[in-house]
Amino acid sequence: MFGQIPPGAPLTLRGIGREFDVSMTPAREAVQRLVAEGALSMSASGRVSTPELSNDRIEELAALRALLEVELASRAIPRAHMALIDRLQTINTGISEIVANRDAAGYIRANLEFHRTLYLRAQAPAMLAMAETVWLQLGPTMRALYTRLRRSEAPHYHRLIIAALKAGDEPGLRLAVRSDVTQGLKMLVG
Amino acid sequence: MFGQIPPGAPLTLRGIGREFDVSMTPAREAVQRLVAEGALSMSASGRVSTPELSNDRIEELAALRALLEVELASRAIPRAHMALIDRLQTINTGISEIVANRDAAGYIRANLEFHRTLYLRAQAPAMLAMAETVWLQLGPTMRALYTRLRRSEAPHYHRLIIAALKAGDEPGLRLAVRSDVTQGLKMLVG
DNA sequence: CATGGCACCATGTGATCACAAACGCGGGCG
DNA sequence: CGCCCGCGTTTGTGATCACATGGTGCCATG
Repeated sequence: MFGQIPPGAPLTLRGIGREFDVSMTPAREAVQRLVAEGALSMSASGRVSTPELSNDRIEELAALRALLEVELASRAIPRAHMALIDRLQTINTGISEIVANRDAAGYIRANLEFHRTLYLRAQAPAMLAMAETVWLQLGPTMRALYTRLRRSEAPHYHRLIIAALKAGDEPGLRLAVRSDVTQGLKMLVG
Repeated sequence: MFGQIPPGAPLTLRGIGREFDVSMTPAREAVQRLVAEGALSMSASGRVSTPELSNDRIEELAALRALLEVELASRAIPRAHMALIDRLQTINTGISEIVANRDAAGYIRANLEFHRTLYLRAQAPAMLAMAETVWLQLGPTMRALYTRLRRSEAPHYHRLIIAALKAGDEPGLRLAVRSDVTQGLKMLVG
């Protein structure tokens, strides 16, 4: 999910087992679950690797993010108090520091934490789970995105999200979330 | 997914293994995958059963269906030719016959086939997969719904969907799909 | 008769093994 | 020099086993 593994990297059950000091059985179960969620892809012969997404697939997943996350943000508005906004602001300044260190996985993790913190307030666990499934599928690809665009500052759409949240401006929030979610991925397919 | 199992039914690995003439290992993998997708729920002790959904959860899943399926229908419009509409109509008349036989699982299966046939045209596999995941979660509950409401005719929203499709009327289609998807579930939480 | 405890049985987990398939590398041939 | 075949090794799959845990039903006791 955090882009620690590049797209197309092969994984083996015995390798994973060695890495985490377990036998093949738990490794298999974990891998199969991730395959079921689309986070890993399995060849016809059962070989497993991180997915290399086609442009069409990336666009589709971006559309899914927009669809789900706009709805989640919208549902979070009524419950968004000052404590939440403060927390979002803290995370956001943290992102600026991480960006300075050129830490791809850290950036992705902090960025998703920003979003998850907001969406938790929507009180919609199934919807949040689906959004996280999409994040999982995009993880390796987002790493590739980050290393390509060499971002130098925190995403300014986060500031728009916070502003819309403060103002209780639902249409503004929906637009800001959609833009934030879509922005990066557009660069990737271009 | 088709409501063949009522909510709350317990499942055991050895039982599933016996039923399908395999050992525990494949049964475990299948069960764990279904748990990951939310189609089965697992207690803290690892016991597995079909989920008994709360009203909140049902409403959330209905909202997800609306969100995803409206988008899928919308994307299917440009590719919806006459052959597709014919197929939908055939499925729909099939539903009428099934309804007469009081066959809950058959009804659910045919109903979902109607929707899937339409959504396949959207060329959005990830989105369709998510919709199917929601269907999976709702399966046992939909059975309960069907046996409660004792439907006597095919859903008339299907006719609206077909009509909107013929007319190329996107807003009409979105509304019809949203209504069809939401209608039954409303009855359940009431 | 109700209730609490106890023993047994069923159940999930992780490890290990046997096996088949496929991947990759090397050598030989065109 | 390039391509293809073949073999060895790696890999995934399914079965089976040992074990710990939790659920259940029975029995004894108040």
